[in-house]
Amino acid sequence: MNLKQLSHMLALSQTTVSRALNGYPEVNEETRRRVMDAAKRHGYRPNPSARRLATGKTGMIGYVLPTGSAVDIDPHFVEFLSGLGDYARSHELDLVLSPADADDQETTYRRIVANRQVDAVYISSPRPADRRVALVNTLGIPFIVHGRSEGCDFDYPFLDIDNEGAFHEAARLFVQLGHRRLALINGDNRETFAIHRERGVRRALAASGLLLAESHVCSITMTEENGYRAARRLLEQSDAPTAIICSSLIMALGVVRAVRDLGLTVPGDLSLIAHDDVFPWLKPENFSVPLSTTRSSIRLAGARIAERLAARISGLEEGARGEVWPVDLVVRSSVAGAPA
Amino acid sequence: MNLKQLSHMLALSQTTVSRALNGYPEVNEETRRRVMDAAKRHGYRPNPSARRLATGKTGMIGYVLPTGSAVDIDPHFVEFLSGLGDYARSHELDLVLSPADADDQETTYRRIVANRQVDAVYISSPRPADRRVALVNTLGIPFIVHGRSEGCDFDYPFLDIDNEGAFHEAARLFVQLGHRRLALINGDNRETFAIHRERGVRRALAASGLLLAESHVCSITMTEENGYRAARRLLEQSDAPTAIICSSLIMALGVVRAVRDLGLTVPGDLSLIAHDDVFPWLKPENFSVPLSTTRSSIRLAGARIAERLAARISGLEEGARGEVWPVDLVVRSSVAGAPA
DNA sequence: CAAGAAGGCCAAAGCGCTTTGGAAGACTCT
DNA sequence: AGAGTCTTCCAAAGCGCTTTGGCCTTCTTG
Repeated sequence: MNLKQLSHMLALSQTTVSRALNGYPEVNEETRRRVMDAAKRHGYRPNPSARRLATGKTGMIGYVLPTGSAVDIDPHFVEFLSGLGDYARSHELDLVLSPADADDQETTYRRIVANRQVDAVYISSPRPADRRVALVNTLGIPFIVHGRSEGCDFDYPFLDIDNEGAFHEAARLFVQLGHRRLALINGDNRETFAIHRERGVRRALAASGLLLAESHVCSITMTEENGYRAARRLLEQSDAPTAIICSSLIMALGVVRAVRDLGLTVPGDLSLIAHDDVFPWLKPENFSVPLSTTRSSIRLAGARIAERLAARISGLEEGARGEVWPVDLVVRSSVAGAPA
Repeated sequence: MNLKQLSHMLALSQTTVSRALNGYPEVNEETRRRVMDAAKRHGYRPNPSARRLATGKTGMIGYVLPTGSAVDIDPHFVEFLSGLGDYARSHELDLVLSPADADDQETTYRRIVANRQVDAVYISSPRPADRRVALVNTLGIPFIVHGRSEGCDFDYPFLDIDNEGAFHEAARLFVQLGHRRLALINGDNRETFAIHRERGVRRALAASGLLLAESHVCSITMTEENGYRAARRLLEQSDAPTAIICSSLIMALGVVRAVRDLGLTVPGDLSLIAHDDVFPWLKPENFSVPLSTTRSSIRLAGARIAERLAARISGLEEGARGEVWPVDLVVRSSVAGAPA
């Protein structure tokens, strides 16, 4: 059932039917109702390929997926996706993942824009002066950055959480509890979120005249194994930290294992706070010692980004609006005063 | 730069240029070279919307993503995606995720097929007599099932691992080591993989005249918390199992925590084997007691499925070919003889 | 009441590609 | 030399939708 048939069957022109369906004003309300009715009854659905060719609109959101045998997709992605999908579903938006060589995403961005394959894109895990952000900005496709870049010579729309504030709070709590030797087990510090977190910790320490020793900060991909290694290294130093802030629950698993292996305890020997992106399958309150966290649902962020992308596509949102979400500090038993 | 311009510039018809570019035989080799050259030089890329409208081919693989506020996307998905993307990238295939109400995916399947939005789809987490499989089969779009359905009155192409064999081996090992009371902490037993795994365990036990007690099998979504709860429940029974087989590493985390909470040890009091889909961020050898596993890379499966889908799209693969991959049993320290 | 405005509809021209159905010329074969 | 066969190319017809420009009617308005 296509437009031609439908309009023929209604004894109307394709123009009118199309306009009736798309809510244009120049059509009689009664005619519109007739058309709508018939369309529904016959299950007419405009062919998206045709519509796309005519309008350039695709009803799709794009994401360039970095791949490669040595590249692992962040497990957070799936939660983000849940949120995105949740919103997208109710608005008939699809998401297209364009796999790209992790070292050359630019080509792919250019392709999907040149080909008009999607109406908007989002960018995740941005770095300072991220080239992707600059690129999509000049390419002129609607976009939103999940996270923030830094040091760009232009503004851009983004959604980020207050990573600096969150880790500042966490560090400040530790300081208040008498901890003097803090450590940070961070994610890849080429990414802005990690930089912000480190900044937050440093700022909190500085406020009390303390410093984050270079040997007390690790920057690694967020796996359980790396968490373990980092923690062991830290805890076996002569001036081992009495408190650790950790950028992910998964790494925190490793930290806890290291603590146990060394015959230490949380929070007796070591206090611990980790960032929690809220996974359904791994919850901080279920750690053997319930884990204190800075918490922010990455899933909600996904939904919000979808919402804002939709708004930008339809012209409801414009300009370089940045949105920064506050982060909850949830204190549980993994935090205690510094050992004497 | 579109076809019209390009052909004009070459003083050829659109027909010839199009044919030259698409490798049709009825064009002089020299002309073809000229065309190819010019196309490359001017960076000509056929507009996919137009091509799609004309041919119906999209260069996209579809996946219907079940969503809903109460629905969690399986964290395995991201690893699967890595593999899929890895292959897709090198073949200029994109992946489109169509979010759907988890309780009504049918509408979405119909939509993407009717609209010709994708060239092929894959289906994951199939259940016995899965309606989605039956649906796409009748809709006539190329597809592959990741996993297997059961009790369908037709054959279909799939890629699955030998879940039954894997868990059979695991259980058999336990029996050989003298264990008599096994337990199974399984995934959602409405899904075929879980059914197959249980079947494997039962078969191994039956071979030695043993039974899997109803109270010794749990079927739950695979979260750490559920693993913990299941393990506690099992281990606090009067006839607690001496060995547990567990359907996921994430649940195994919970099992280990439960064991520890109860003051027991692995493998002294309890032997443990879990299934490992091979995550980069959580490895069985890094459990405090290195965990024995049945191992199969879900990432490789993703790549293989992409490959087969591509083959089906281009007509290289046909029919209902089923592919079942063997699963490695990797024995580590979490397995020991039954306690006296 | 004539002129202008507004409402409601249509025919046809795209969007950029593929593909059908030739046609012209070169070549082979009897 | 004429018929038949390739080879190589082209004009034009789709694919199914949106949108431009315009044509009737009917409704204001001075």
